[in-house]
Amino acid sequence: MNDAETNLARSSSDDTHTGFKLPELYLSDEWMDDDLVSAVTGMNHSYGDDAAAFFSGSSSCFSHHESPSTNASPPAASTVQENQIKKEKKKVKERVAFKTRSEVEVLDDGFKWRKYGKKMVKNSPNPRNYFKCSVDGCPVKKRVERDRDDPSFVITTYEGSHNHSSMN
DNA sequence: CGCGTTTGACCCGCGC
DNA sequence: GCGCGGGTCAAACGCG
Repeated sequence: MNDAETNLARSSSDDTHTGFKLPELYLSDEWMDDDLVSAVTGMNHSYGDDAAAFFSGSSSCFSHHESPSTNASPPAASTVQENQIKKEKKKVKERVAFKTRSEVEVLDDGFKWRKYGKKMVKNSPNPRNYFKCSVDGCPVKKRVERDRDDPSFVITTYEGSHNHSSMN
């Protein structure tokens, strides 16, 4: 996070992490998908220290299909042992996409994120960053990417819900 | 000294 | 069956 960008954003936004107010949010129709949960419902005010709460709430609020029918998952422990592990696919995790107007990609939403990967997408000259919740037992993942047409916009995609309330 | 970031390689699913 | 694209891991480095 040692980028001139950060500094620029810092001096520009001057918001620091004391309040964390959600900037303007934009959602296009293209973001509306069956598997994509777009959580943007007239949130035009600052959330202050309730930001985490908001996110938590949003998680439970928008969590719909959890697919509890995980069948009995037969043992099938005949010849396989670890190859079966990666068989856990086709699981519709809840996906929440945020399109925010900000110069900083890593907005402090009240959780600690650890970056675990960066990739250059072909459809955009901007790299895509992959984050994971640092808290143990929290399978939540975050994907941050800059908008192709408007580099000033940042697309944050959350995946899954937090196990812990939050760190704040 | 611990932890988070970084970067390249590897893996996997899908399309052709 | 191969290639492409996207996603994740893992070792090393740097910073606090």
